[in-house]
Amino acid sequence: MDEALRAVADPTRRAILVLVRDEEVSAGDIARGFPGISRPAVSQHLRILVTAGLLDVRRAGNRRFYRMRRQGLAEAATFFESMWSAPLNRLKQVAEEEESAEGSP
Amino acid sequence: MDEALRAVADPTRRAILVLVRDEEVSAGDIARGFPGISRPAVSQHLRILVTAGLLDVRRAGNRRFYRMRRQGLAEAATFFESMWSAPLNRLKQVAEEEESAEGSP
DNA sequence: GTAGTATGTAAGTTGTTGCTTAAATACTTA
DNA sequence: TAAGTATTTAAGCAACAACTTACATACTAC
Repeated sequence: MDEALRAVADPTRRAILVLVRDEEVSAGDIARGFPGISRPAVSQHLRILVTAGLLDVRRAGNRRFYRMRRQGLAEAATFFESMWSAPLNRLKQVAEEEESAEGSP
Repeated sequence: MDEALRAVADPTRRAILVLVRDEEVSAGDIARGFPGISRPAVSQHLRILVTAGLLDVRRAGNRRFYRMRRQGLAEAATFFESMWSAPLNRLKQVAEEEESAEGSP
């Protein structure tokens, strides 16, 4: 959780998360979304996000597709839950439900 | 929101928040909760938390009492909610699709 | 195979962060 | 008033984080 919160503290990484929230996006397409910074910089952010458990990767031939990993985000949100339970306490549940729903079929 | 997330990314500051979640605690008492670091270090963390809108201060004579500011935390949690909200509908759809597809593998 | 495309890794630079000790501020009390 | 207590501010430092350019890897297609 510590790693995830640190990852999310960076605005570029949050923007990346928004970008891959609902669909897989290739590293190149993600980098194209950030003209201000270099491709290696984006790659490093991606690595940090993956390590923090916030992103899933799928290698397809030449490319790598990234997608937000909701369960990781929910784990990060655990802190907020414990501090202020009302609005966020459903997050983890839903994430786990989705995770197991994606893995089973 | 950016500042709040950066503030929360530090484990010491999260521990401080836990300490003052439900009641006012004086700076000295907070510092006493962290024997590993100096009083000025705690003071700096407190300043960061106040600036980020996560803490309220009340000066009473010689002392300053800190307490968690729930609203600030909620604003920080906005990011997590925004990552969450839209796909909830999609999730429901997917779940329903799977439910109906389960009978025909 | 060679050339080209997509991506990650290495090494180095710069700004930021979290800490320290020393000094300053602000209030209380004898 | 002076001395004591509670706390913050200042200055400096080591560790880290986010970037850069240059190079390496891995796959695709002629």
